[in-house]
Amino acid sequence: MARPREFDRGQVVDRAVEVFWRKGFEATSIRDLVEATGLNRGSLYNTFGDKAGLFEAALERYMADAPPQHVVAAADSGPPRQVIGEFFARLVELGASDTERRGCLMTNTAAELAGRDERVAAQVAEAMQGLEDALFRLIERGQETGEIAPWRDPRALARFLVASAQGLRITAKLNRDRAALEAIADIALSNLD
Amino acid sequence: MARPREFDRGQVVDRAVEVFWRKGFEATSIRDLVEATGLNRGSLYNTFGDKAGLFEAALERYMADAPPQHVVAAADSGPPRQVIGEFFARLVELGASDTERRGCLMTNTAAELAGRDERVAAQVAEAMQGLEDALFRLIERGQETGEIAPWRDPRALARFLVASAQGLRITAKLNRDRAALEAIADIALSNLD
DNA sequence: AATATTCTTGAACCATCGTTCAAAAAACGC
DNA sequence: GCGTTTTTTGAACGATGGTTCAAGAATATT
Repeated sequence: MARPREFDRGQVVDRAVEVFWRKGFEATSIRDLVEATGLNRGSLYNTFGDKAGLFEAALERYMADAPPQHVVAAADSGPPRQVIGEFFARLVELGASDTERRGCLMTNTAAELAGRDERVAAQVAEAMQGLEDALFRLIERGQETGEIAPWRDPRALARFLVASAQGLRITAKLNRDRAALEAIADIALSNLD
Repeated sequence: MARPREFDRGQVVDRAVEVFWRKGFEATSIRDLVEATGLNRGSLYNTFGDKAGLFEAALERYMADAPPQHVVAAADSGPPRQVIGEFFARLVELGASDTERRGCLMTNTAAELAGRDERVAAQVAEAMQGLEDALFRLIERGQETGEIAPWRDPRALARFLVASAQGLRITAKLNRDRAALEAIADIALSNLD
């Protein structure tokens, strides 16, 4: 019926994630994306519409595998305190080993585009809300079993942890010292006790 | 001896801060800066060298008046607990009233440029270090007088508060709800007790 | 084998990017 | 008022921005 496409869409989006993650949206040019993906300009536009469309796909792809995803997946089944602890341990690890100082694409995007692109802002906000809700359920469950201190408002605590996660990611862009990041994570987590 | 310049450098930098704060570095064009400052392109380049030079000046100007500055100023004299509390109250207020979702220019810059511009990264890192050091001294003093819980490592606590401040600013870009921001600030501050 | 459909290709589009420069204009010392 | 010095001005620079499009290539159906 028609000529088949010669590339794998998933692979192309993965390559685009790499570039956007390293350079941000505005600093990434179509030329960068053409070089990174191996696709011709026309094919890129044919597939994703425009630069913003490819960015949305890349952001979606990034978020599908980012650390918060594990928290969301374990929200109703995993051991609350452990899931949350491992989440922060992962953030520390990512920050400490991030030699390119890419940080987190979600956090970077919130900083760069939330004020000027409502679509993208909503996309990131939704993911953050998902993380918050997952943490909320974990905290509620943890409070029932006594793993987590019962005197805090679980919603407030969940919001605090989301903010702490973002703070940790931003901090890591300026200072990759593992001990410093661990100290921050430890204090954030201590509010569960 | 020579023709006098017709503009006030400080005013020009103030206008540049406005633009960079709203749009970020990459999304701001020389044309934007020319329109905002009223200066001719040539005069801009004559005065600041290039776009990066003007940005550095703008960032410096922004940081000189930003909330951390008050913390630094009160590091050795102000009432520790109150100074820290007012710092976070100010961040909540700024976030809740930030209808344009500009966020914090320092935090935005860390996210956008820390990975690609070492000069700017160092500029922001130095300011953050200054805030951390000021918080450190406030915590030490607070621990001596009993205002602040003595069992925490003051350096770790200072780092945690810096990260919390950044997390609060990023969070506010996605959700301006005052109660939510206050809840986050309250939990962060509760680690002083 | 012809046709319809889709993908690939690469040139080309205009706009804008950041930057430069030569000439005009404005002050001062002489 | 002449010469020196610096700023202002506006045009111009080449490069690159994101985007479009017509033509060729590759498949499945007929």
